[in-house]
Amino acid sequence: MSDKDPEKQAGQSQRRSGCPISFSLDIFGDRWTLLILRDLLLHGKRQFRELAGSEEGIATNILSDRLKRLEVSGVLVRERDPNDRRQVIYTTTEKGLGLIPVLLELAAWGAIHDPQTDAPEDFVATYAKDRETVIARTRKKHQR
Amino acid sequence: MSDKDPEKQAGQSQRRSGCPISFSLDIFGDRWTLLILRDLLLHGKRQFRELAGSEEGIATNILSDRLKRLEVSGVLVRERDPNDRRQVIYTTTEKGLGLIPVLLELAAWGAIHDPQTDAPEDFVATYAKDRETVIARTRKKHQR
DNA sequence: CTGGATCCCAATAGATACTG
DNA sequence: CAGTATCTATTGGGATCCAG
Repeated sequence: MSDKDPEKQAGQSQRRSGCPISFSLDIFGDRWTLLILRDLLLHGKRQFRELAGSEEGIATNILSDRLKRLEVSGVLVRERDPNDRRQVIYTTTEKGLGLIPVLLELAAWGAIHDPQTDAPEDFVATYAKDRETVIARTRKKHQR
Repeated sequence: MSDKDPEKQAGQSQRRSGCPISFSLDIFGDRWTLLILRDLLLHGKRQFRELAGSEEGIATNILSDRLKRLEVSGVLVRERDPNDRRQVIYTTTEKGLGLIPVLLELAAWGAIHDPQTDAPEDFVATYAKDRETVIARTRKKHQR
């Protein structure tokens, strides 16, 4: 967090290897980033306040930090609402939309192995079937 | 790490919400766990030494900690090699095998968006096509 | 108001050295 | 070989402050 090192401020947290999985994890391999992307991509949230209000209770400094990193990584863009200049709006890019399959696989695995999920098969069947629908819906919602 | 608290030794790091994505991330939402699973599931590694030798250079205490957590979560089992009692062998369970699609989506996204990956489309095409092959191969290798 | 930035301090992750 | 111990660095929570 509170970072004095200009190297890091610039964004590049330097990668650990040439592996594409490692590349992905260097961007969203932590406990919060994918939850933020879930809210943006699957729950249609777009504002800081909405994201901060999620069930898991992310701290505002962490949310702020992750949004910045995602912007630097090109997964989302930050801009003002043209209708209400006070509002900041976060919009996922194509690069961000590409993460929907990752989120759905994560959700599918969780639903199957989480004893708290009621009907895991239904969940998986629904989201597997509607994958393209989810992507289309999010793309529409996140138009600029 | 070095943990005196019996609550935590028991394993349950307590979940943050009822969301299946959050459930998944509570298990492997960190910078290392999915790299270990990559090595087990996609690279056929089975021993501590092999896992410790990966390109990313994981510290042995972290590796040890993550393997313990994954065992508690039921993603893998730890046992001695019957042929060589000195060897410890890590074997993925069905629950663990279920993570292969997650890893492949992660790899696909990384390959497409990583400027260092040469032929991202080929990568995706190959792994998308061979998904079942990968699962079958890993299941065979991780038989007990 | 919303969207953060900052500070403090606790908790966790991690690198390195060392051991049964 | 397969870890543990120790010590340091980083992250995270919570409150508070502040600019537009």
